Amino acid sequence: MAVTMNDVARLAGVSLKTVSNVLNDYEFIRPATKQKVLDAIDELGYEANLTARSLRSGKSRMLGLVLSDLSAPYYAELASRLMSVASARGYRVLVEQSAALEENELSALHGPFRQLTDGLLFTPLRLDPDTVAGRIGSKPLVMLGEHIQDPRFDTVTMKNVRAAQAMTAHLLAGGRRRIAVIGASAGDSTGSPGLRLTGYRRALDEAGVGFEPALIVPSEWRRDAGASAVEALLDRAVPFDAVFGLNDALALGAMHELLIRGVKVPQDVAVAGFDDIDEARFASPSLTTVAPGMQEIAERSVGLLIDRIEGKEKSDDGVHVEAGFELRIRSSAP
Amino acid sequence: MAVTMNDVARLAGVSLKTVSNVLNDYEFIRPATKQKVLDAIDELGYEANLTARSLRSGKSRMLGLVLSDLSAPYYAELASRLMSVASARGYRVLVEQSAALEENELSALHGPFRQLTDGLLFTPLRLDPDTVAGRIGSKPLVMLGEHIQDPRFDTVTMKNVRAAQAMTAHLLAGGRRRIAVIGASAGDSTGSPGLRLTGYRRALDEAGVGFEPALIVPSEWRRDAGASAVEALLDRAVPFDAVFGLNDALALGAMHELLIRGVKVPQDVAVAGFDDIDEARFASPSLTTVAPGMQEIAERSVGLLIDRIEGKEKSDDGVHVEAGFELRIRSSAP
DNA sequence: GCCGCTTTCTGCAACGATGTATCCAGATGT
DNA sequence: ACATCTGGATACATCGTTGCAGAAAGCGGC
Repeated sequence: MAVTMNDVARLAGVSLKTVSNVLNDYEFIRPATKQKVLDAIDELGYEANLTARSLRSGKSRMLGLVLSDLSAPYYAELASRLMSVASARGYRVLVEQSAALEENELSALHGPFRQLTDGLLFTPLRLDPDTVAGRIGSKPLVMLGEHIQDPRFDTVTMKNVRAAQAMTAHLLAGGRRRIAVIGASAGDSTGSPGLRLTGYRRALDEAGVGFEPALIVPSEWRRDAGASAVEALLDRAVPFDAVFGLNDALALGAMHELLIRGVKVPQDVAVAGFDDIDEARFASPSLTTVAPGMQEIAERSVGLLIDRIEGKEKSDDGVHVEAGFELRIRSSAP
Repeated sequence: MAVTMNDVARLAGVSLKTVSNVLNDYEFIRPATKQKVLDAIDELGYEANLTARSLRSGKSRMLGLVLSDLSAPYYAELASRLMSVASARGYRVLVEQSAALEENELSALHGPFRQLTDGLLFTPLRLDPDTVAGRIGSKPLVMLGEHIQDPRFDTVTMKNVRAAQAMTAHLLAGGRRRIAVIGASAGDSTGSPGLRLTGYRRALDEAGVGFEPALIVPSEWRRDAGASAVEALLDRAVPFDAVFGLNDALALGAMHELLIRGVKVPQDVAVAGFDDIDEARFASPSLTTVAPGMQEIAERSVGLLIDRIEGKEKSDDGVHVEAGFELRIRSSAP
């Protein structure tokens, strides 16, 4: 059927292993031999069988990416960038959607999916550190995001606290005093919601503004859920002059609901988000948000993971990378 | 290292091949034997090595998905759905971004990527049918989208012409007479742009409204490009009372630019899109658009591809599936 | 008791590459 | 002149499965 190394070897008049050596850039090969092999490869249109290579070598040059839902715009943009970065280093990315279900996160961690990949970019939303540590296996794993903060793991994350604090400070500086937060529960202190909420509280403290639990609305991080959250706020008649959506999708859903209800943005209520997805720039009004250095996150996490796979990163402890951030001040909260 | 079939066989006291038979649901196995094997598998926590299986059997249970850019919202949503549908049938999806470059489309077609997958969901933007036909290889391939319309290929597409016609008719019914189209060139007649433009022209004809090339603005199908296109229209002072963006991203970018320039939507200019991405519902004003039956497209294309792979679909000619559509009339063009 | 058929299970080869050991020729050292 | 070393190539085993052929056991029919 397909052309194999054997065919190439025969045509080039060398042994099978020599062909293999040429392909793997083995040092000691006479240029003439190498050329013969390359010519034969060319003539036959030979392409290495990755499955066989993978079986024999134990490496697949694939990275696994586990996230809850690829259609969420932040994840879509992140995945796209991760794939580009990985591609530049000769790796592919295999994506698995967990739907934020514990069982799916678990099976991604030690099921067939794990086996197919040389390393994992893992965005857990449900599992706790000890469970992960228990099933981590021997292949490298880089945590993406902040649901799990544990010194044992390599982690690439963003400055959630400081970024949320900066954004809240910006809203306060604009004269807002009753800033609703959508996407966290008042008691959260870990995970992305908790960390961003912490930043919010710090900014309030700094400004001497009291924290009001009624302003904190739990919500899934989706547009529709953001809209529902605003609905709830308005229906409960909790007064507020700003909404800080803990991600952009949420914030955009919230903003939409505000506008529908006749609330003027930003005159009556300012709206801020987090992520700086492309959509934010083109919303109306355009969305003020935090740009969390997505490209940096993509480059560092893929780089770290591949370095681990290839044994270039040897640190015994988990490496912890925190990407920088910038506020993008736009019309929704000038 | 890992547990192999051999370990299971030893523990269960049967031959290696019997273990394999159990795993592959071979018919003639005594229930007692089967149970012994299953127990051994359980006890050892055995998991089949997919790479070895794939090498031996020639099947990977992976589908390839080639698209230009995963961060484009339509593709992100589509990919997410395709993955879910595939997953339900026991397949994974490996995504490759082509960046709409011919060389990438080509290499996806017969490079290592092809080798890793049992079949391809292909969204070409550059290649022509004959090139594809020449390099298609022996594995199944399903065309997604309409850049290539060729009876030789299995194709899953949407009713571009009729949907665009219906949307244009809706705009005309709302009294709009100078409907700008963004995302096609006046001469296009093939591919998604061409087909949608054709639908537009048919609706104009039906209504007895003349076609004006100056209203047709070519553009990439991205938000920023949509914004630039509107900028160009306004700068050229071409009068228009509606904008039909040939996809939602485009339409949303266009709408954003209109609003920035102080043009009222929909009072001064109505805006319509195509795709019904989630974002459209939550835009302000919410975007009138065409819902092209994305779930149906996902189900039919994955179903068809897997049926081909498993030999259940035997038609010699290309199977052609056209998903239904619905207009979603929202505030941007009531 | 022999034949043929089905049921149940086994052994060996093969998929297409890479790792290890080895071999040979020529260069080098003494 | 002989042992040693090194560059350049090869042979063979191996990765963990599945396909194929066939063996052993059970069973009914004559």
